[in-house]
Amino acid sequence: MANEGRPDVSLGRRSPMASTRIVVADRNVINRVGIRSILERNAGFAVVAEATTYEAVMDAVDEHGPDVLIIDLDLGDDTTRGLKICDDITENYPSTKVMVLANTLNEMIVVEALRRGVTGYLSKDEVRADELSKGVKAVQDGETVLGKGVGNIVARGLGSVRGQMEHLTDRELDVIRAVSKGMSNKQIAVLMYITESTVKFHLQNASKKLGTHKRAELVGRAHAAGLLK
Amino acid sequence: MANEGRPDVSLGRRSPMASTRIVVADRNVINRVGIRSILERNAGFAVVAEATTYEAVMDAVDEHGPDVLIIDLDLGDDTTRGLKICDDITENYPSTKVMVLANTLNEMIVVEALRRGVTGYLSKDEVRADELSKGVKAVQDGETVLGKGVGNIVARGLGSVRGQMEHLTDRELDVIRAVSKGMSNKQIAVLMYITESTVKFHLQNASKKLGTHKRAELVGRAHAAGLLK
DNA sequence: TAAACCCCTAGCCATTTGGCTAGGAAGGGA
DNA sequence: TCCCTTCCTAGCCAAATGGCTAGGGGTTTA
Repeated sequence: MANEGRPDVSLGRRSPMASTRIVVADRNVINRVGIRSILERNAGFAVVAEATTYEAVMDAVDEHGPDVLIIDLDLGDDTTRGLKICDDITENYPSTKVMVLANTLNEMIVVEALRRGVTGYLSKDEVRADELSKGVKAVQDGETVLGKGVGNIVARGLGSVRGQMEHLTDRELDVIRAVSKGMSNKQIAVLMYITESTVKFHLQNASKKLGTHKRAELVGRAHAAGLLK
Repeated sequence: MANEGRPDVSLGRRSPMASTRIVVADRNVINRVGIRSILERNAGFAVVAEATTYEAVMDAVDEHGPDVLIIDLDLGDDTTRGLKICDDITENYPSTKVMVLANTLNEMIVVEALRRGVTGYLSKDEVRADELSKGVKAVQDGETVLGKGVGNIVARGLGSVRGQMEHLTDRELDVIRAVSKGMSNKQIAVLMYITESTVKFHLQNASKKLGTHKRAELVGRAHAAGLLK
């Protein structure tokens, strides 16, 4: 029951003593402990910090300057913030590679993440323990690692998704959330202290961004994209 | 970074040498390793088997007769099978307590699981490491453990959900799925080889069952309920 | 300072809904 | 057999939506 490929220690691709310094970001303790345990079976890995919020991720990266950041983009209500973090890291901390460990594979998110310089993308549900370790190693060495299923998504996504996710504004999201609760434009207007016209305006804009033509589809898409917590 | 309440070993509620035998069922390695690591920090716990499929769960329980089964009901495409397993276990292996560790809290699933004799229900995203250990211990001792949020759901659910989720029919689900893709009644009619009237009929029925009044709300609800895969 | 966004508002019009009433037909149990 | 459920169809009408065009004001940024 407990076999796993023994710790194949340092293969010397870096100086034998140097270990890969890793920051793990996931809101979920179980995942953090699991990732840490899997990686630290190998002598070459050291998880130097854990983070559970978007702020904490930035702090940890800034403080520890890790070789690899393993992150679940979904640390809060708004996955978009996870994407922003990818931007920040690849921009300001080029020596830190980013590997996304996602719960669910969402076309839009995958493509956007890769566009922002993420070099690893694995699905929690599909990854095996050894794949995770190897993946982290590979990412650190500058390779791009895409898990099962991720590849296909990329192939499909690169063309079509292009302008699809151009970031919904706060108000647009607010409106969509209200819509998903069944509110009419009039009700939403009252709720948000704006006119019905404005509600329609936001909806039209959001629809164009997501390429939808009906509010039902809008909430379907938003939900599938993880925008509706 | 590594403090966690030291192993408070056997408190003597059972004979000091006896450890709590646990089976962990989760499709996800990271979770399995995480759960195991967290629990085995305490001397009183032993994870005797892991399972990744519905069949494997039954086999493991049958073979090891564990004190506690920790399970994520969502081991495949069909969460319903997870519920059936709860039935089986509580029925045929009464000495094995079942603790559900869910990714997402879904009203229907929570209520159904509890109705089938599950005595522990925690959310992966919200549980803390010590809560998990304590929870398992408590469940083993016959207590009922409900995590954050679960309690509220139960409170709401027991009354209202009662007849709310009276099972959507196949056709109703088909229609809802189409709606969530933005199709109009007319389009759906063509797609399903029925008239527009019938489409509206199914929608009306589904709406009554879910207590919604707009198709956007319908897909919102269906999505939140995990009906739209 | 202009360009680029975001937010707000107005009105028009064809379509699509939501909600209702009122049927018919087929299959599974009690 | 009768009852219950699911599935199918029809028509009506008020209300809501989608898709436009055409504005104004505010902030940030190049």
